[in-house]
Amino acid sequence: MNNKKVPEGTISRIFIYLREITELVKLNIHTISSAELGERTNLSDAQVRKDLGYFGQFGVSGAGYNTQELKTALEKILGKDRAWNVAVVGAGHLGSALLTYPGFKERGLDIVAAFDSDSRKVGKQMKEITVQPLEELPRVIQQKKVSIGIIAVPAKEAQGVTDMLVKLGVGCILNFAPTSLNVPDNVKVKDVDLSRELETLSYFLVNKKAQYA
Amino acid sequence: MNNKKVPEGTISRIFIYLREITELVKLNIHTISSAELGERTNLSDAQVRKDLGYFGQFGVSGAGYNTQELKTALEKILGKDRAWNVAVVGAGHLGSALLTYPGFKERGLDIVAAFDSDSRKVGKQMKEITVQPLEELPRVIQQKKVSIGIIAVPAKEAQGVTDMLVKLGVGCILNFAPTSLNVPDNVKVKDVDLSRELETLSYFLVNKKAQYA
DNA sequence: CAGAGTTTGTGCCAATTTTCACAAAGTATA
DNA sequence: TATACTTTGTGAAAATTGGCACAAACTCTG
Ligand SMILES: NC(=O)c1ccc[n+]([C@@H]2O[C@H](COP(=O)([O-])OP(=O)(O)OC[C@H]3O[C@@H](n4cnc5c(N)ncnc54)[C@H](O)[C@@H]3O)[C@@H](O)[C@H]2O)c1
Ligand SMILES: NC(=O)c1ccc[n+]([C@@H]2O[C@H](COP(=O)([O-])OP(=O)(O)OC[C@H]3O[C@@H](n4cnc5c(N)ncnc54)[C@H](O)[C@@H]3O)[C@@H](O)[C@H]2O)c1
Repeated sequence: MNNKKVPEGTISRIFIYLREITELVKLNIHTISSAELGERTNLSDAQVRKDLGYFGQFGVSGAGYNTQELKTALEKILGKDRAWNVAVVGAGHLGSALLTYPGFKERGLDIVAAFDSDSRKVGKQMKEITVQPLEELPRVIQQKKVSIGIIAVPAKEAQGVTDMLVKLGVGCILNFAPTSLNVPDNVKVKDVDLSRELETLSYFLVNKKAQYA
Repeated sequence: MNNKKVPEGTISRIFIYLREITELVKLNIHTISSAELGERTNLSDAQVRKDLGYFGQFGVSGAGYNTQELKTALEKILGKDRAWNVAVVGAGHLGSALLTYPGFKERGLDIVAAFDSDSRKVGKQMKEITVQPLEELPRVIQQKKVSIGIIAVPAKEAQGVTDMLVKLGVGCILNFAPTSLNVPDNVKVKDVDLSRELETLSYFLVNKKAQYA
C-alpha cells in the first residue's frame, strides 16, 4: 500500500478484475493467481499485481488471491458496497437504451430518474422510470440525491443541461453528446464519443499497411 | 513533420480538433490560434500544437491556422475523404439506437448492415437498414466490404460473433459487451464499457474528499 | 519438516506522453 | 521599412505509466 496517486487506467482495470472475480466466486473458484487473472482479462500478470498494489496487499505468496476476500475488499474500496443514484437527461434513442438496460442496477448504478424537454417523450414509462419534464429536474435531482448525471441530449443542448446538473451538486457526468463540456474543477466529466471511437478505429485501418510495412 | 509513431491519444484528439474546426468553418471563422482551439476543446495550446505537429506544419507564425486549410488537410490525413462501411451485430436496444443515429454518416461512417439472431428482430426496418438474420452475415460482410464491426450482443455471445467477423477480414471492432474479446494482433478492438465508465465516475465520488483533503 | 516449487509485492528501469520554454517566423502598425 | 507584438514548431525536461526481475513469503509433497 502506498499513498501515491492511482492512475486512471488502474481504476478502470480494477473494475475489470472485480467483474472477473465476481464471476469466479459464482463458479465456486476460491483462489486465483495474478497470471490467471491476467489471462482472463487480457492483461499481464505484472499489471494485475501492480494495479492491486495501489490499494493494498490481498494475495498470498505461493497461492494467489482468495476470490471471495478480494471481491469483498475491492467492493469496499471502490464504493461498491453502496448504490449510486443516476439520472438520464434526454430520453431519445440512446437515453431509452440506457434506461432499459438491467446491467447498471446489477452493478450498483441505480437510474432513478429521466428527463426530456419534448412533451411527446414526457410520461413515457421505461422499466420503473417515467420520463419527466425538464422543469422537474431541479426538484427531483435533489430529492432523489442524484450524484451522477448522463447527458443524452443533442450536442447544442448539452452545455445547458450540464450547467443545471452542476448547479444542483451533481458530482460527475457521463456525456454522450459530441461536444466539449465546461465544468468546474470539482466536477468530473467522462466523454463517450462514439463517432470518435469509430473514427479512431478507421484511422487504424488507414495506417494499417504503414504499421506492418 | 516526422516519422515517429503517433500516440493513440493524439489520434483521438485530432478528431476533436477536426470537429471544432469544421464548426468554425461553418461559422465563417477563417483563422484560429492553438490557444483558442485549446480553449474550445479544453486542452492546452501546447498539446494542440504538438498533436498537429505529428502530421505536418499547418500554421502561420503570428497568425495561427487557416480553418479551411486545416480542415482539408486533416480530413485527407485521417482518411475522412472516404467513407467506411460499418456493420452492427445485435439489433436490440443499443444496436437500434446506433442504427438510427444520423451522426455517423455525417462523419463518413456508413452503417450498411445489421444482424440479429432473434427472428422477431429480423426484417425490422431502421432507417435504410433492414435487420438480417445471422446466417446472412458472412455473405453480406464480404459483399458490402465491411471493415468495421460493432458488437451489440449480450456478453456471452460476443466472442462468437467476434470470431465470425475476424474470420471474414473485418479489421476493427467496437465492442459494447462487457467482456474481454480475444482477437489476433492485426485486428483492433475498442471496448466501450458503459457500466465501467459509470463505475469509474462513482469511484471519483468515493475519493473526492480524499482528493481535496 | 526439509527442500522444491509457486506466486506475491515492489524497487527499478524503459517507454511513452505531456508540459515547458524559446528561437524563428510571421503579422500589424505607423 | 523598422519596431513591437503574436504565434508557431520543436527540442529538452518532467511526469506518468507499464514491464522486468527477483527477494521474500508462502505452499506442497514426500
Ligand atoms: N444514438 C446514437 O447511437 C448516438 C451515437 C453517438 C452519439 N450520440 C449522441 O447522444 C446524444 C443523444 O442521441 P440520441 O440518438 O438519443 O438522440 P435523440 O434525438 O434520439 O434524443 C435526444 C433527446 O433529447 C431530448 N432533448 C433535447 N433537448 C433537451 C433538453 N434541453 N433537455 C432535455 N431533453 C432534451 C429530445 O427531446 C430527445 O428526446 C446526442 O448528443 C447524440 O449526438 C448518439
Ligand atoms: N443498452 C445499454 O444501455 C447498454 C449499456 C451497457 C452495455 N450494454 C451492452 O451492450 C450489449 C447490447 O445491449 P442491449 O441493451 O442492446 O441488449 P438487447 O438484449 O436489447 O439486445 C441484444 C440483441 O442481440 C441479439 N443477439 C443475441 N445473440 C446474438 C447473436 N449471437 N448474434 C446476433 N444477435 C444476437 C438479441 O436477439 C438482441 O436483439 C450487451 O452486451 C450489453 O451488456 C448495453
